[in-house]
This record gives sequence, C-alpha cells and structure tokens, in this order.
Amino acid sequence: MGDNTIIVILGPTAVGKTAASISMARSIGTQIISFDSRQCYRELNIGVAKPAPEELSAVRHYFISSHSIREEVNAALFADLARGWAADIFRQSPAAVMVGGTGLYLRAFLEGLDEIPPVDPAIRRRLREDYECNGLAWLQEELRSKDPAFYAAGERLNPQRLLRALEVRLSTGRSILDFRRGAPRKLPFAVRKIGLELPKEELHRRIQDRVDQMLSQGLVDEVRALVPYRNHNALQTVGYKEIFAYLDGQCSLDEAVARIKTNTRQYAKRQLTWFRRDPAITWTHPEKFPYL
RNA sequence: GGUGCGGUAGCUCAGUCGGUAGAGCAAAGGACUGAAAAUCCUUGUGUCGGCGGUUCGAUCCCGCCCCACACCA
Repeated sequence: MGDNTIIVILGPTAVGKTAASISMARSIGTQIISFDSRQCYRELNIGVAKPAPEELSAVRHYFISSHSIREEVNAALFADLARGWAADIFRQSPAAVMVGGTGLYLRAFLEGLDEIPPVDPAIRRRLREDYECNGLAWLQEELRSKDPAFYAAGERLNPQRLLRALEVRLSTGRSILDFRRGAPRKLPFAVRKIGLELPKEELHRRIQDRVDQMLSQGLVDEVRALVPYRNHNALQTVGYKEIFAYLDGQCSLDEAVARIKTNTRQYAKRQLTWFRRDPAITWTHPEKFPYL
C-alpha cells in the first residue's frame, strides 16, 4: 500500500469542487469519497447542492446519500467509514479522490480523533434538556464544579463545547482533557491536498447564482416536506433553516433567500479560515485545475 | 401649497437635560477533537442632511433650505 495516494480536493462552498473531482476521478479511473457533512443525507438534495444523478452515475461516490437525517452522523463515524472506503478503493486503484468542504471531517479521517468512550445517550439527552431550561450560566456552573480544568482552559461561552465536555465527564468519570493526546497517526497512504480558490467577488457571485438556481429547482418544496424533521441536527443547515422561517411566516420569501445568500457567504468564509492555516494545501484557481 | 414626523455607521435604529456618539444586523479577522453548512471569540471616526445664527463650545437650541414619509388641501 506504499504507493497509494489520496488526492484531496477542497475549498469553500460553490467554488466548483464537484465538477473538478468528477473529471479528475474519471481521468485517472478511480472513485470519490465525499467529506461533506450534509450531502451524506439522502433527504437533502437541492439545498445542499448535491451532485446531479448523471454525475453520480459517472463515478462511484461514497458518503453521498448514504445516510438518513434520522441517523446520527458525526466526524468520528465518518472517519471510520472513510478508512474502510479508502481501503476498498485502493484494492482497485493506487489513487483515491476525496472532495468536500467539511474541514473537521477531513482532519478526523487523516489525523484521527483521540479515542473517547461513547457517551451514554440518556446522559446526553438529559444534559441538553437541562441546558435548554437552565441556560448558559447553569452549564458553566456545572462544569466549574465537575471539570474545573476544562472550565479554566476551555471556551466558557460556547455551549456546544461545554456540553460536550460535561457529557464526557459525566459519562466516563474523567475530564475530556484526559483523552486528548493528539498523537500523530501514521498514514498508510500519501496525501495530496489541492485547494480550489476564487477571488471573493467571483465566489460571491457564484453563491448568489447557485442559491437562485436552488429556488427555481424547487427548494421550497424540498424544505416543506422536511418540516416534521426540522429539529434534527441535519436540518440545522443553510438553505433549510431560513426557509423554515419563511414557512412559519416569520419573513418573506425574498428575505429568506437573502438570508441564505448571506449565511452561505459566511459559511464559505469559515471554511476558508479553517483551510488557510494548513500549509500542506496547494491552492489553485479552478480553471487552472489540470483535469478540467 | 399647509401641517405633522423624520434625515445619526453599509442597513435598521438608540442617544446626547449643549462638552463631537452607540446597539443589533452586515462586513473584516480568528478559533475549532463525536452537532462542524454547527458553535464561539475579537474589531465601531461616522462632514450625527446642508448653510447660517446663538454660545467658550452645537449632532443636540433657533432660522432658512434640501430630501423622505404621512395627513390635509
């Protein structure tokens, strides 16, 4: 397996990753593992800019429509699955293509997450309910008494991080900090990371056009059908949460669409913040991408 | 034409009993270990519509003008 290579195509949303990855995978005769935390849900299509059926039939894709919004998907699950898929692909080809924009998922796959025992679902559920009714101050106080080390070092204003630290403490009896070693993993393959990048104005124009296109493709109907599942984590997603607000009568459709565009721009910016600090990425303009 | 209410940050607005101003959103930068399209942190100088007047000092008071909205003609 020494010569095997993972070629990663990454970048902000709407930059053109899908087309690039498919043409590359076809020209070198291999398959694609997606690392997109939303395209993996089969119920989400228009709003997550999933590849078209023709594109999906041209190249085998993993982690596209592979799960239901009712399932719990997270970075650790993805990392496990992706290792298996990579091994499968390498049985047929010395190279595999990965595409996506979820930086944490890519990192979890390449570098691994520290091993933390599973959290008791009952504890998780109860904690979230308690936080719902008692608020942030309560959460902080709980953590201060039960895991003072994390309280001293961690993000005290970030409820998600506090909740995670607390559930690990209650579930395992140990601080989440005890599980962190960050030991570098020896990878059984080589990695090449290619970042796709466009001037900001151009990326923003593409985002705007793509959102308009989603609407004409029937985004509102897609979202309407998902109303019963709106509180699932998978629906905490740009393009869906704003349309829920419109369907609730909280704003006009135009306002909802404007919000989607703004939120997508902010999302793209966060993706770039994440990727920019990785010196291993070779950045290129999509038009200069060698396989297009 | 008359009356009323406004004109303050890119947007929506607050405020200054006269000592040159601040929130939310947007924007910019950053963080990120089982929710990551999530979550969180940092960053606020702008002829306070224009021109005059009063005043040591005006965005605030006074006058005129311009613009927007509402109502009356």
